[in-house]
Amino acid sequence: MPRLADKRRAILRGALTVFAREGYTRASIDQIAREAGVSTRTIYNHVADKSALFETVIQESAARVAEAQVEAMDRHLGGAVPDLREALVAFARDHARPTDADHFALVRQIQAEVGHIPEAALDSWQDTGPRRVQRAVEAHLARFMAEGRLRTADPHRAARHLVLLAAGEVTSRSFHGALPLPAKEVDAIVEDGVEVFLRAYAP
Amino acid sequence: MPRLADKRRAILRGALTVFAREGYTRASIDQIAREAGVSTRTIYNHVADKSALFETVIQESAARVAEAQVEAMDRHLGGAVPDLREALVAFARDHARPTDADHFALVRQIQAEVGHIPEAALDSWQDTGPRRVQRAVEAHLARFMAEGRLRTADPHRAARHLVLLAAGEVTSRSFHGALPLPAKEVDAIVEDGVEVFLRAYAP
DNA sequence: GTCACTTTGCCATGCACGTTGTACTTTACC
DNA sequence: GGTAAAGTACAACGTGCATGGCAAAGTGAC
Repeated sequence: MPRLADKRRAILRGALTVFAREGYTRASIDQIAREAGVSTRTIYNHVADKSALFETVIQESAARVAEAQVEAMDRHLGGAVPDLREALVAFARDHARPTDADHFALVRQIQAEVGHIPEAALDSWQDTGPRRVQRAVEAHLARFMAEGRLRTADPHRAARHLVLLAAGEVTSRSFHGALPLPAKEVDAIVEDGVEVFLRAYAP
Repeated sequence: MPRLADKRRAILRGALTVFAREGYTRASIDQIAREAGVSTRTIYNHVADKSALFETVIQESAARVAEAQVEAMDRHLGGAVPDLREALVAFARDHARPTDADHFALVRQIQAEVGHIPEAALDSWQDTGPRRVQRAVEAHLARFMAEGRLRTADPHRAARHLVLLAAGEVTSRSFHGALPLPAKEVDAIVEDGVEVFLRAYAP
């Protein structure tokens, strides 16, 4: 097995955890090395410096999570959808209940660091992560509109509204999942959000 | 004039700016002192340490901004409201267009720091800031419901939905105002948000 | 088993920062 | 104008951190 790739994975996983928990500035290379089970010197054999490590981590984490989210979304909203409300609720529940706590903690760190991340890196992160997911939601809603199951409207705006209504309250109240809400409450929020979405976007 | 109170104000203002821009960890006392036009020693004559300074700053900033937001809200939604849609749009526009950039940058930093802020401080911040504003929106919507201008529903949930629809997209796309959106776009987002809210909550 | 490549441990350097003590200066008030 | 409170300049201490060098040890491929 290539040692190199193994170490790389370990480093990125460790860095994700530590950056997510501590934030960019507080996170130290020593801490990351410990978390990854690797020497600090090895980290510097793989990446140029701390900021390059951060950019790599956010990029790969965004790609991985966006992939999973789009896949779940296709499962819930793709193919035959007998009950639209039920499908939207299922999608929204998955979306509001982030499985990958580290990733979403990292998102908070990114949002706080906006002013210190190079524009290109930020843009590329948005493109592989949040915007990718947004485009996927949009495509599904456009299809529902074309099929006459939702009223015709700007699918871009509608996708934003759906995600905000379904996941926005959970995100803001739980600080992106840092202080988790009871499952019962999440379900209620999601159902009410979809309810409102459907009232507004019913054909 | 009491020098003491003057210096205190200068320190808190400078600390707000620096904490907002740099985040808690990266912000240094030297930087804050420079920004405030004060010696570092004076800072330590006013607060015990850096973390106490941070807690004081977030608390006072939350109080000040919440006060202004509630006041603007009362202006738009209180008293006689001939045109509900127009009033909601006016309110939402004020709400989505944060005047105090420092404060909202600080909010991002707080969200990233959740895991490092003592629970009591975080709770108290939420109570004087976001929850206070939420309760005020709620009260206005409850009144509209009682008057039959909105359908009867949980005002708490409705208030969340209104704020999310009106300001959520602006907040998330502009990173709480860090990368400002063109005014034209903000207006369009706000109008669409209110439109959806009214479709869902019309009597 | 040898070899090229990685990894590791350890040391070193230089810097930035939080925090404190001290001795001097400013300032509001009598 | 004198006095007590508050502010400032400056130096100092200890610590933690990013980063680099180097030689020794490990490891997969032949």
